[in-house]
Amino acid sequence: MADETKTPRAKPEYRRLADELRGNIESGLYAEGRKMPTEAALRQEHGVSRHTVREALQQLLQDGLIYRVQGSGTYVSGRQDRSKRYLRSIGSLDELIVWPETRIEVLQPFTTKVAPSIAARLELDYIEVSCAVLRRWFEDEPFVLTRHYVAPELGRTLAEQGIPSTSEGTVIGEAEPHLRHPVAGARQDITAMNAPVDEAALIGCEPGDAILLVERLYYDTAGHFVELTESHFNPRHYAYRMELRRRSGS
Amino acid sequence: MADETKTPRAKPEYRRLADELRGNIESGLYAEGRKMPTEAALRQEHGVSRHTVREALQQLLQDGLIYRVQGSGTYVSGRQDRSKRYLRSIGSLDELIVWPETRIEVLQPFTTKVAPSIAARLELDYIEVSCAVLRRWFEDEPFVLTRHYVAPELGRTLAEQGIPSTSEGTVIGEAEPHLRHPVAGARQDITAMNAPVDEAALIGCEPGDAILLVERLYYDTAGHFVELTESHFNPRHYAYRMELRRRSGS
DNA sequence: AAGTGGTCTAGACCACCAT
DNA sequence: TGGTGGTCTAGACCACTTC
Repeated sequence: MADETKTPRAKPEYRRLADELRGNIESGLYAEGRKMPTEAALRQEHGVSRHTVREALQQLLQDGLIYRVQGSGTYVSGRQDRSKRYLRSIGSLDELIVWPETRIEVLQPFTTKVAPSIAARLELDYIEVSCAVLRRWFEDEPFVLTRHYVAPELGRTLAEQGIPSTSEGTVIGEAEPHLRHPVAGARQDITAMNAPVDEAALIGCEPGDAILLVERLYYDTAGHFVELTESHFNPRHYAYRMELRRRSGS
Repeated sequence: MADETKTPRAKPEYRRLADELRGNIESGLYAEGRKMPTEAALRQEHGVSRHTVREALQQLLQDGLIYRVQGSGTYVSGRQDRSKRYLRSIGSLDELIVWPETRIEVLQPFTTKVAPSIAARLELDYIEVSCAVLRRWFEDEPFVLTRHYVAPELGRTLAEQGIPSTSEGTVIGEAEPHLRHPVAGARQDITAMNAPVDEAALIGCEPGDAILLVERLYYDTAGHFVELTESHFNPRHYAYRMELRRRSGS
């Protein structure tokens, strides 16, 4: 219909189709637990090949929005829970880069300091890193304290630019435009620890309470590490939710 | 080459290829951070179409084992940390169903008891559930205590069958053959709590120490809940590791 | 210019589910 | 038996990286 094809970087068709179907699920046009259109129907309706349709459905499958049964059809997964608001469901890095409905407070802007062990983990050639400390609020409660570590050069750039406290973004989102290569992914480790005395009050718990520790190491497409973050969550206000899906079954 | 095609349920070629490549990465044949064979090379070497090669690579991409750069090539993600051995990297449900190198100890076999809140979470029509308590060891250390909750009927079947303590399997793996519909997925919540007095010793920590709490709710393809598990991990011996990837980039 | 991965088409055969 | 999704082939054009 529209002149989408003229744009220099047109979104691939399968992604457009995926977005449309996603919208239809979220709007309730395709009801939970019920059947989706078949591949043949989608192919005809959109005038694309079966492969393109399957690529689009593959995206929804990865998101856990649908499941497929051979010989039967494609179904909407349902069970979209929206009860606990700041319980996050994170399936890909993209969902991490924005964090709606939360507010950032800068406890310490990016400052260069000597920290050999952190520098080594970022695989820097020297022993200095730039560190910032942020706290995130949801409504009227603080629920996470995060230390961000980046290379000193990047830290200086970010310090000049400042971190928009009203922003819904994240530090890695702010940093990305300044990088040589785009961010490709992150490795995340989740574990637990007892709240340190000097931190407990900052996230609304008592010293010694169990808190959730999430560490992320971001890397770019060239394989270089970009940022290391260490987040301490108050578990009363935050749980890490994820959907595990089957690979073989469908 | 071989007569693989004769078997009634032959594994699809792209999955065989994926397994082979996975093995080559784990064995170090494809070194970390370096290039993998190109699609053309793999196509020629294995005598399959490009599409099949791409499907295999897609699997590794989903596992975070590789990343791909248009115009440049396919690279091994590397950074596989083997220091903490029972630090798991879980990308799909299938990786949960077996757990190699660990031993199960049954602290309490499946027993029916009244537990209205659990029954409600499994969406049962009554207030009884069947519960078993298991402990898992790695080498000479216990590191996780898990409570398994299933419908009483399924619990009785599993009690008769027994849980093979030498098994590398999991309870859900044992249960699946007895289900009407295959397991489609699970919703997992991760949070932290202080170790209860009566449990601390069982997983090798002190009362009050922070432990990792992982709750999983398994459901089948018909949308019915099958099992609820509540695991308490000693964080000194276990961390939850996951790879977050970008959807748009590659 | 050559090589690589990203997208897309047109077709085929099969296993499985519904009827 | 007909329709559905699962697997696979052969080919095409493009965007991007590398040289």
